[in-house]
Formats: sequence, structure tokens, C-alpha cells
Amino acid sequence: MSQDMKSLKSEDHPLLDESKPFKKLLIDWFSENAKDYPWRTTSDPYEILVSEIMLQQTQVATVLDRGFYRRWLEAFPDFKKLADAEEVEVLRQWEGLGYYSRARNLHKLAKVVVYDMGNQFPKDPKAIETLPGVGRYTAGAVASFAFDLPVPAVDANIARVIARLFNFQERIDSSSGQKQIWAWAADLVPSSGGRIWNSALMELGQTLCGPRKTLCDECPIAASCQCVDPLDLPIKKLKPKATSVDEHVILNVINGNILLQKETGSRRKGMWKLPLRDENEMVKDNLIAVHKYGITRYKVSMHIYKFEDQNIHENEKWFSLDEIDLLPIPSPYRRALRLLENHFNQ
DNA sequence: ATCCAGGAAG
DNA sequence: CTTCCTGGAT
Repeated sequence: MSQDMKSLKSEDHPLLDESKPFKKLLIDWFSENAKDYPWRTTSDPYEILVSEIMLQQTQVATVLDRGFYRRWLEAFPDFKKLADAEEVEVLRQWEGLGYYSRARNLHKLAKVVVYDMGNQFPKDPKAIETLPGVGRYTAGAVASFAFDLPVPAVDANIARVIARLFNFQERIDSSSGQKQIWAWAADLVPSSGGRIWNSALMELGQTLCGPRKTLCDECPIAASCQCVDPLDLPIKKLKPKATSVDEHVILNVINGNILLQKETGSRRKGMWKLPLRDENEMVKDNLIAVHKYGITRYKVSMHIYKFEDQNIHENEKWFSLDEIDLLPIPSPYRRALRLLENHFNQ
């Protein structure tokens, strides 16, 4: 039997043998230091699910300080209100958070819960995971936070904490690495109190056991931690370097109306942006600005040209300035529009 | 200016 | 294994 197979067995690991004092230390620390996030003071699966989807790939500060969570719950207080909302309004509420398929999937999910499940949100993590936009992590998070089930929910914080605790010297983003981390996470969850346990591990990763800063002196479970160089863990594949690309868009304003183009691809579908054009259609003298922004593995230089033309392409539409405020527009284009407002009246 | 962190789906 | 986005740290 290989070393890998052995470490998957919980009884073999010393950390798990003498797990009791270490678990209590972490839980006691958490009870003293827990932040009172709004999703921690509710057990409503809808409110918890919304927070988890928003927090996918997104910092707590963004979701809370910029009011996304509060505004969303005001606009869509429950599954039914969300299910019956217009997609354009759903995307508008999500604007600025990025990864807009999260919003479309959450919208879809609400329709499924309301109209296919009789407005009964499932409790079984496996059933939760079948919902659109919900993967293993989010399913575990909702099952443990809303229903207090003893299931693992490994987000990046918990993966980091576990990798360090067990001094895991393999990549955590390979399928075997994921398997090992999730197996340890499952071994660690106490049979009652899944909600507190997962919250505590997560909080530790957010506060004392960060990706680029560790406060091991203050860590309640430092004595049990197997890791030698915390900042070297977890090990992940390096990201490929960003490649530069140019895009050429037009500011086409006629009679105070501006032309915008709707995204039709499967991912940013439904978002509006400045119309794309071929570079060779553009006249250099009409270039009014170049904005740079990053998107996935690209560094984009957005070249904006003044371009008056009544002829429009497919999926393009004229909007008044007031209407623009109500449209879902990705952040780089929203920024560009704000900066270009003074060009609108010429 | 550049780098980095952060889940799900295709 | 790649694609989707953004804000904050460096």
C-alpha cells in the first residue's frame, strides 16, 4: 500500500488520534473571536446560499462593505422573489461582483427550488450539489451553516489551514491533492456542530493563517500544526502569465443616445458593453482613450474610438443616458462610460 | 504597473 | 485543465 493510500485513513494520522483537545482549542478560540457576519446570524438556507455564491472567488470585504449582500436581500428577499425577477435586474444587482454566470445560475436555481421542488430547499448535500452553480464546497457550506450537518466544506481558507496542519507537501489543486484535503476535512468534522466547526476553520484561515501572512504566535492550534514553513503551503500550480490583447470599441453617440452591444456568449451573456469593432475599420485620429483591465489570463487594452454611425450590428441597441444606469454592464466598461460622460453631448 | 486570491462549469 | 472577473496588496 502506498504512502498516499495510508494517509487517507484517518486512524493512522497522529493529528487525528489526539484530535479532541485540538478541536476544543479551535472552537473556544472561535467563540471568542468570531466575526458577526450577517450570514452567521441566520439559518435561512436562502440567505446563506446567497452569501456563499457571492463569496465564491470574492472577498468578504467586497460583498459586505460595498453593500452587495444587503441590496440583494432587499431586492430579492427569498427564493420566490428571485425566481420571478427579470434576468436584467438580477444581473444589474450583481454588477461589480464579476463572474456573472454566478448570478444567472443563482436565478436558475431559485426557479428550480420554487417551481420544481415546491419551494422546499433540499437538506441533503448531494441534492444541494445538483443545483446550478453549486459545487461540492457550496453544498457543504449550506448544509453545515444552515442545517448544522457534520459535512466538510473546503474553501480556499480551509484548504490552506488543512494543508498546513498536516504539512501536506503535494499540490492541493490536483485531483489527488483535492481528494486528500477533502478526506482530512471529512475526518475532522465533529459529528455534531458542523456549523461551528467549519466556521472556525474558515475564520482561522481568514485571520491568523492567511495566504501571505501568518500569526502563528496567536494561533490556538499551533501546537498541533505539523507545518514547518507555513508560507510555503499550500502548493499549487503556478498561473500562466497574462497575455496582452487589444480590443477596439466605439463610442457611438447620436442625439444623446449611446449604442451598446449585448454579450451573447455562454458566460457573460446578458451583460451590455461598448460595441466591438475591427481595428481596421477604425480611424486613428478618432481614438479618444485607452483603458487597461485584466480578465482571466488576458491584459486587455481597450481602445475607445469616437464613431458616429446610424448603422448598427446584431445585438446592438441605442440607450439614453438614464437607461444606462439600469443596465448590467461589466466594471471596465462601466468605468469607461463614467470617464467618457463629457463626450456624450458633442 | 503587476501580482494574487478566490469555486464552478465546460 | 481552461475559462470566467474584480479589488486589494505589493
